[in-house]
Amino acid sequence: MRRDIFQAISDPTRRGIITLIAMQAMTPNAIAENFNTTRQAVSKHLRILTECELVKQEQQGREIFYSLEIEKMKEIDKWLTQFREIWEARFNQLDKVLSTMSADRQVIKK
Amino acid sequence: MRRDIFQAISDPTRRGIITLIAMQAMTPNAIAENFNTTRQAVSKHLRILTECELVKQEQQGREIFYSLEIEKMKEIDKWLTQFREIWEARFNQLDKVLSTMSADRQVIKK
DNA sequence: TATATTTGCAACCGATTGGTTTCTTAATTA
DNA sequence: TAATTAAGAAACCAATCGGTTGCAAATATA
Repeated sequence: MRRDIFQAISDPTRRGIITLIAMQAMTPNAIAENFNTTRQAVSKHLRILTECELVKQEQQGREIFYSLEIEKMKEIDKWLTQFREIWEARFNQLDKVLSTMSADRQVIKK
Repeated sequence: MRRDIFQAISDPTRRGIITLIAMQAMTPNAIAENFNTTRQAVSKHLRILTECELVKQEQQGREIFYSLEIEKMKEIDKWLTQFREIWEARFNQLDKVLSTMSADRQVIKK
């Protein structure tokens, strides 16, 4: 049962849960109210999210509040870095072309 | 067969392919050499990546060169924005606390 | 204490996944 | 022209996925 963050965010319901609890901790019951599924299904999603440390729990009486482990989300950001470098390089290249074109037009105007 | 980018990047081999062809276009055969799997399996991955427009093809004789559609990767970056806002807000808050502590120490030193 | 509420877990189910082998088509080369 | 090479498509398979129902444990409330 290899769990990784990319597999965790591949399911749309799980992405919904992540967004939902990003700002405030919530109980499984409260979370389930937001989706067209049973509480048990949400519970299974929470287990998967917990397994890859995307989510942390805090027991409070018989209720358990789940909240997002925001630091873990940075792993996706980190993976994206390699591609961000590419698209930024392309943007700079485009920028260079555009400014060259602009300079040319200046010459033409003269 | 609903294909979306999050499902596409959930498989480690597909993430490997994406990284591999990010800088230069490659044929299925050349890609397959980098993974412990058959060319046909790679072909299926490429089909999935093509279906969600993460990859584009360019035929050249009997060879087909696959390359990354880098713009599509920005969709992940876009989804991450909401969480980036949270962790940046937390960082600023921490920064504020630290500078307050520093100011306090200055007072104590006096 | 008896009842209700919150939750996780196990068992089951149909659909999907990632892989393989086999086959066909098209382009290149001997 | 015949043989080789590159690639996709189809059929199949075991494993996993996301969902359900039913149940047990723990806490709160009447």
